[in-house]
Amino acid sequence: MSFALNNRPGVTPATRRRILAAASELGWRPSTRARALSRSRAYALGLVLSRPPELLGADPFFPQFLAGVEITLSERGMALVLQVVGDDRRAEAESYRRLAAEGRVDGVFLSDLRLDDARCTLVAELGLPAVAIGPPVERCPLPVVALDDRAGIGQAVDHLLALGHTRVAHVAGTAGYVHSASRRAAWRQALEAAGVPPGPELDGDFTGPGGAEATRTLLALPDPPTAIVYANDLMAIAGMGVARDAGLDLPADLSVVGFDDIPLAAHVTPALTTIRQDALAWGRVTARVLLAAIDGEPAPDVGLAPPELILRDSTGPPRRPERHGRGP
Amino acid sequence: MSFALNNRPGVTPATRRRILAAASELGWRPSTRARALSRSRAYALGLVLSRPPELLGADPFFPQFLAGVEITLSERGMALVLQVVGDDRRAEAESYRRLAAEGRVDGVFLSDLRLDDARCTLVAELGLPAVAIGPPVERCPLPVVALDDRAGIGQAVDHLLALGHTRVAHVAGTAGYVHSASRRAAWRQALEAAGVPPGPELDGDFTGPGGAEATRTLLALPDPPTAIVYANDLMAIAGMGVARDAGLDLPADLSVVGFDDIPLAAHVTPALTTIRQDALAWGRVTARVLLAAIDGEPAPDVGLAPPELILRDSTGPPRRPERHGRGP
DNA sequence: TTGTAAGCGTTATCAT
DNA sequence: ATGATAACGCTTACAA
Repeated sequence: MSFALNNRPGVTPATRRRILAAASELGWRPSTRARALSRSRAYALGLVLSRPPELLGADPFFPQFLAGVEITLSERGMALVLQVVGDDRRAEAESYRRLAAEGRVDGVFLSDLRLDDARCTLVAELGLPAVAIGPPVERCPLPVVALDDRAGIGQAVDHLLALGHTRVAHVAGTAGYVHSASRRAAWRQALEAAGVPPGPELDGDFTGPGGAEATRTLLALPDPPTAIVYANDLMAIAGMGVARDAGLDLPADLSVVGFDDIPLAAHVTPALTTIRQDALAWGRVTARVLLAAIDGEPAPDVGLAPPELILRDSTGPPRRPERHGRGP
Repeated sequence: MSFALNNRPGVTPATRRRILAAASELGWRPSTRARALSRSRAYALGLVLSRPPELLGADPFFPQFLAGVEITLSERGMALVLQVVGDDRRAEAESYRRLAAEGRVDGVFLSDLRLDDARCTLVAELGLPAVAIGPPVERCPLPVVALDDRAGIGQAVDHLLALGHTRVAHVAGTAGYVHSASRRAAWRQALEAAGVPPGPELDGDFTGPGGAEATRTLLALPDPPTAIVYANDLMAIAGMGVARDAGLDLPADLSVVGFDDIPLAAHVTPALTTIRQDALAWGRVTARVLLAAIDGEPAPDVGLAPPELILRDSTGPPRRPERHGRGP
């Protein structure tokens, strides 16, 4: 009779209908607990979030990503097990181990991937299907669902160049993360492709204070940039605050581009020009890929729409058009 | 032998040690699946988040709250099952039903409680232990872990009054939520307690556009407020943008107070005076209360530290001290 | 105190 | 095509 309930062949349509009807009339729902035991499946996917507390509440990405994941999972009767550990690699690893050993999940999402991430081999060793979220990372033999950072940053840089900027700086994210590296590389490549020497760059840490500090350093340079591309909105907005406090007029004295399009981006002054990624779609797709991997199917090769540059008021032409050579 | 593993009496210490040693040497971990089936427990707690997508990424509360919940849960070997449904009451109810029927969780957290919330009776009907997060709500026979909104808002209003404000407006949160109502009531009470007539009030919706719109309306009043207390930071910051665009000088022409202390609050200009709640502690405590409820113990009567008013630059004395009577 | 067997609610295997 | 039965890995009641 489980054949009927699980929509498998080998049962008369009439019988199936009869069984299904009876089941629904009794309000019967299969117990995930029993099903999990007999099928050796958890019917749940895991996501371990290991971030410094400061960043937990600042990122609009995760909630939206999770919403997307949920859309896919709930269609398939799967649940999401969320684990939050601090910025602690040992606790993080232990978290995955427990998830695997206790049979809580059938697979995991790997987010905030780092360069040379130990989790790549850890999940393999644990026999845990996994999918990585973010830019593709070398020597990590995992399916990856990536957004094309390059396209987004490229658009932003091109926009700045079209406005006449020639000194375009970058405040990167926390060193060691693939998305920090990827965004920085995208910024550099876009400038180089245009034949413009990349302006100064600094490692930020994705936080407000980090963005403010980096901005202070950049503005104190002998030849400060006329535009800054930040690795996220939080740093960008904090940077605008610093620039303003320094008496700069935005965007005339400094153009600023963020990344994320947080809900506040449109409401700060000046409204922030930024790069918007569709976190919800990303979550939906990533979940589908992980489910496929678990079922041993080839990872569906789904593409994500490239991120979109949202033009607002924090970017504009630089006040003094740069001279392209100095007469003796 | 399960007696040994579960630390129950009736087994020789020596034997217990022997068993435990063997278990750890084999790398053995009890399977949650089997344990769940035999004990009729899920060893997991559920949280259903039903919010409009716009608000999902804007709220720093949840990630931090979840981190707190996790701290408590992981100590007890419990997991958190997260469900994200849109702003859809039917989907929300179905989510709880499924969680209960499929035996996925042993209890649930109820967040974003509404006035006359159907979930209060739903969980009772489902036999699902539950704990509500937020201000206590009438006619909802559930344990509640609440933060003292009143104390926080009270401090903010007192601060504004001390600065000399006499027209203190309020932009409330989405109508229908208990925390919206509670914050509004706190604002009103604080003013009344000081013998100052409550200024105009408007329903916002916790979003940036909502806060901006409400602010526009308030500023267009014949006798506009000199200070506005917003139900969250997002609306407050959007409101500051509007005030600024209207040519006002902050805080001289308008003082602004938010609620949440989002990571950006300190980095906008002027830096936002706001009320900070310890979401992490809240999560930790709430989890403990729910676990106790599940075990049939009396809910531990843990208190939360009152929210804290963070003074920054968005509040100051009003430009023209109000006259307290007009000569004929 | 220790070992044994039944049971949790499904799925899967095997006769009918 | 259908119905009975073992198996999943643990807990627990009961017997030794």
